[in-house]
Amino acid sequence: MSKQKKTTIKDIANVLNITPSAVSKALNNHPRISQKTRDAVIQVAKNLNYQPNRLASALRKGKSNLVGVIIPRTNSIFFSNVVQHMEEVLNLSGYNVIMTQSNESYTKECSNIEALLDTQVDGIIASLANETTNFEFYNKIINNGVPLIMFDRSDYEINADYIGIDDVRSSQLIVDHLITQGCKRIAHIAGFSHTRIYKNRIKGYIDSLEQHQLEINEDLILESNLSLNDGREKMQQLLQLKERPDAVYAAGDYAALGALQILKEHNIKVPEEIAVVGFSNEPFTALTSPSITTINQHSEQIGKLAAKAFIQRMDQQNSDSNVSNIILEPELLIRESSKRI
Amino acid sequence: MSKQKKTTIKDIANVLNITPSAVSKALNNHPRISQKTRDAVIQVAKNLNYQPNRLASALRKGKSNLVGVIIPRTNSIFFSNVVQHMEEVLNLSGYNVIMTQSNESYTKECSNIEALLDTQVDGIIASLANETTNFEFYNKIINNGVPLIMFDRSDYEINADYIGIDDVRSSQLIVDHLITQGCKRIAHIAGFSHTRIYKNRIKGYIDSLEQHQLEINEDLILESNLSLNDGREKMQQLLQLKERPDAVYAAGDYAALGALQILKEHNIKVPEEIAVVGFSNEPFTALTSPSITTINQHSEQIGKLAAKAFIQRMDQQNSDSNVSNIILEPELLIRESSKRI
DNA sequence: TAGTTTAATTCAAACGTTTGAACAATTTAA
DNA sequence: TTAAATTGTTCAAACGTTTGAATTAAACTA
Repeated sequence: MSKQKKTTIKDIANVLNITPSAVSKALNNHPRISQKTRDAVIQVAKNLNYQPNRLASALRKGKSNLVGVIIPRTNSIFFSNVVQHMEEVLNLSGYNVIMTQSNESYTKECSNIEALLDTQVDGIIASLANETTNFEFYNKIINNGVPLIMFDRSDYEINADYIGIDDVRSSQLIVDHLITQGCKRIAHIAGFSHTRIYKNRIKGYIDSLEQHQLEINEDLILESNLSLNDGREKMQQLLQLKERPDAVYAAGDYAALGALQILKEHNIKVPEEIAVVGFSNEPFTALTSPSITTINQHSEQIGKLAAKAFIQRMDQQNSDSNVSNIILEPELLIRESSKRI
Repeated sequence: MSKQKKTTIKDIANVLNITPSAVSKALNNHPRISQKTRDAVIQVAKNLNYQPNRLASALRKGKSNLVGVIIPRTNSIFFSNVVQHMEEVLNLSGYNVIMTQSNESYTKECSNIEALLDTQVDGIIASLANETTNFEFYNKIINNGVPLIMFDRSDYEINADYIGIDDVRSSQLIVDHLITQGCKRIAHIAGFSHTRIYKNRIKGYIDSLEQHQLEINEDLILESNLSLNDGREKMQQLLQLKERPDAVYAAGDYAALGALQILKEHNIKVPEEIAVVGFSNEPFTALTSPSITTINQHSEQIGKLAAKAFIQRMDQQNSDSNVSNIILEPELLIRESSKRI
């Protein structure tokens, strides 16, 4: 019962007394096949419940219609949104998505790349793990002739199309906003500066302070991996300074939440005594009390644009035009944790 | 540069003046190939940077080494954890995972199934969308001879291996706990009872009440899709009852959070006036104040067991032994929202 | 030494498509 | 009416592996 033979193009050909190639052409809308046979083929295909064997097709055409996606982790609304919208667009063009997670680990990332190339994906769309500082593997993808699209986390050393938001600008928006709210000693719980986006966020932070002629204080910039615990730890550290900050901008929402927890535990009023801002618009930021001001990274758009960039690469594979960089405007979502006036 | 020909088994054969089949056998550790040629082949393969073409292999062997996974959504820590651990185990056995999301939609789910079968996956591991009440498509998978493993959300009509937690027992744990804390009017913001797990949670809730000789009150059982907003709405509804409940057990964490928000907005003390319990151990449940009591569903275990169940099915494809059901013990995580004593 | 095993390799077909070239039949042009 | 163009189809090879049977060579038996 269960192990019935799959019907193939040959079976259809036999029924109609034509050749497999005619059937193939009929199914692929080859212009030189008559409407009559085309209709007949489609009818028989339906009757026999024909399902094309994509492997065979892929082998012959040298195209698997599979796209590999590598994200650092799925338990971030940003990444899971991105993938969801990527999938939508790619499915529409006949691609299936193989999604892998690096769990922020460099070795896992490398093995994912190997596995994907192994599976003959037509292209790879990726965002770097936090750990990654060696980009050899990514350039290996490109050297393999496999289109590569990066989003959110990338690096100048990776010579691929890129889609992300303007991180410098994001920080500027945040710091400007905090200054408008009357903050003068703004701390930054930063990501590791070896990662481009976090470097840019630090840059934007500094730029904005300079622009407002506020002092840059090294003690107020703390790099971390932006986990909840890191947020707690760094906030503790900030509270021990002789002169406390009056605002904390964390480059990630989880870290911001950690900071907020510590402030609550110390009965420090947010935002009155210390304002808090996060990054990424994780759902919980709207749910805490006070709700957390944060940045909307346009995950749907990034997902869709990345997918489109890939499709475009596929369509014009030959002309290896220069890589494109799409930088989106960030959106600041002002919530209770920073609204002083 | 980029479009170099991939090296094939044939290239290796040419270098060594042997046939492609010898190379293939050498690479696959065929017993009848001499150590000498085996070594030579491996050496040359390395030199030429040979990467086997999985499509060709898959076509010939009738096995793609791809496993399709269908989850309702990724923005739930439970599902994303499950997939992550599934992947780990499957990768170890040489499988790659194609992950798709149904977004709780029945049509999306069906089209995902079609796409996966189309891609010639070796098997499918799935959890039902909330919407799904027609299981024809799933039985279609089985009829296609493709192994199917279900986890968490399934139905008796689907004749596949299953891994999940004991939902009846979960509810009993929760209700018993609430009763111990002195609660007497326990409301249940339930999932839709057409879904097996939610039906079971309702059953456990009722069982436990009966066991403690407490009245079952229809007004206190409200079915919903368990979104944050549903939680808010249903909580509002419960507050309008003549006799308010003294505890609310929501069958999902987001709904519990919604309920908690409403209670806060009404300045009702949690847990003193009304205790709150959720389900699934979403990360935010530990972060709200008060933190939310909830159920740990053992996502890692479920992921790993599902993967193993699939691998087992593959290994003994012929012997279609009966389907297996693995039911794990739930773990109650008691937090502030229900701790009255 | 002939006969038999065993070991190592080659042969050839197969997996299910796709595709350009070749062919035959029909239509159009001149 | 013949040559040329068009249309619809078949042919045959190809994509890169795998695999059982066939072959050859080497090693062992008796």
